[in-house]
Amino acid sequence: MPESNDSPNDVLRGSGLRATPARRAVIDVLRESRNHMTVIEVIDALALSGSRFDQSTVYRVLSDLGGVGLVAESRLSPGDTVFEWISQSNHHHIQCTSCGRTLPLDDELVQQFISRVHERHGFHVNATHLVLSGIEHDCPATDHSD
Amino acid sequence: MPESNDSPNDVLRGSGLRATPARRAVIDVLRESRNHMTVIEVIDALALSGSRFDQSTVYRVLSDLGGVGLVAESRLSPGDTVFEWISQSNHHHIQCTSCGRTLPLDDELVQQFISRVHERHGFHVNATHLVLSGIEHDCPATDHSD
DNA sequence: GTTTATGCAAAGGTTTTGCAAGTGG
DNA sequence: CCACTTGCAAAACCTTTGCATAAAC
Repeated sequence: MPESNDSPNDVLRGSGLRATPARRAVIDVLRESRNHMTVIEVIDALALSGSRFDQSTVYRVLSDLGGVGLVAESRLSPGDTVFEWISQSNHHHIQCTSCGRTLPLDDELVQQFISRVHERHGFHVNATHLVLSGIEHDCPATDHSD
Repeated sequence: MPESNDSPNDVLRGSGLRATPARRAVIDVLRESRNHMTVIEVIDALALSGSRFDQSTVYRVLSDLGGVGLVAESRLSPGDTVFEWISQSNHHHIQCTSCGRTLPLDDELVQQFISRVHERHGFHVNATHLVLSGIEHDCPATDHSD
């Protein structure tokens, strides 16, 4: 597993991928943003840091990084695919359907759940990056009066 | 909540929707398949039962049924949106990434997990239809030798 | 009869692909 | 050098939409 202080080059080589500018830049962007990002957001962030790559390149890079397990991909709604750098923890999120905010979800709860599913069903849930939706109890955008 | 022996007409009227052939047929198809289905699968199933409706109609019908809470919608991967008839229970599934099989997931485990997330995060996960992926312990398509 | 649903065709948006040129090891 | 990556443009893909016709209430 790549450490957070590994250089993009090391991370890439460690995964058997060629170290190219596009991949280095995407890795930097994803690591800086400690959150998941859409392709558009990645491209914008790249632009802010002075790099420009074609959309197709960004898609390919994200797919490559996902293929070697460096990046997690989630589909929230159609056309709203998000990517996130996989670090040691906090891969799981809850997204509020009312305000759209995304919050980290306690890893331990998820692991506990996965264990139980395995005990009960003999099934190992592959949850490196889970996104659950729901409503925050104190969501500012809702009059949670139920 | 619609009972499993309610006629499609009753179900529709009970939800304030007009009873039309397309809606009746889609309801029948979803109820017969006790699983979630893609739009393509719904259309194919309709064809098998002798009905043909336009794609746009099927999309609209599924959207309508979803709008009144009769059908649940999940995005697994891009262009792989699945729909499922909401009955009393068993809305949750685990899908094996190796063989593609979808198995029911114990509702109670999910409810337990949701409770814990709520306790911990003050967040009510809206999981009417959860689909988790992973690997079956005894998956026929895998040499589960890990 | 009025409102709503359907089919058709075409648009919309996101993601993928083919190929030539450029770059990494 | 050879294999892989990138940019560009176009295709493919799923989903939505506009409108005239048809059906439901």
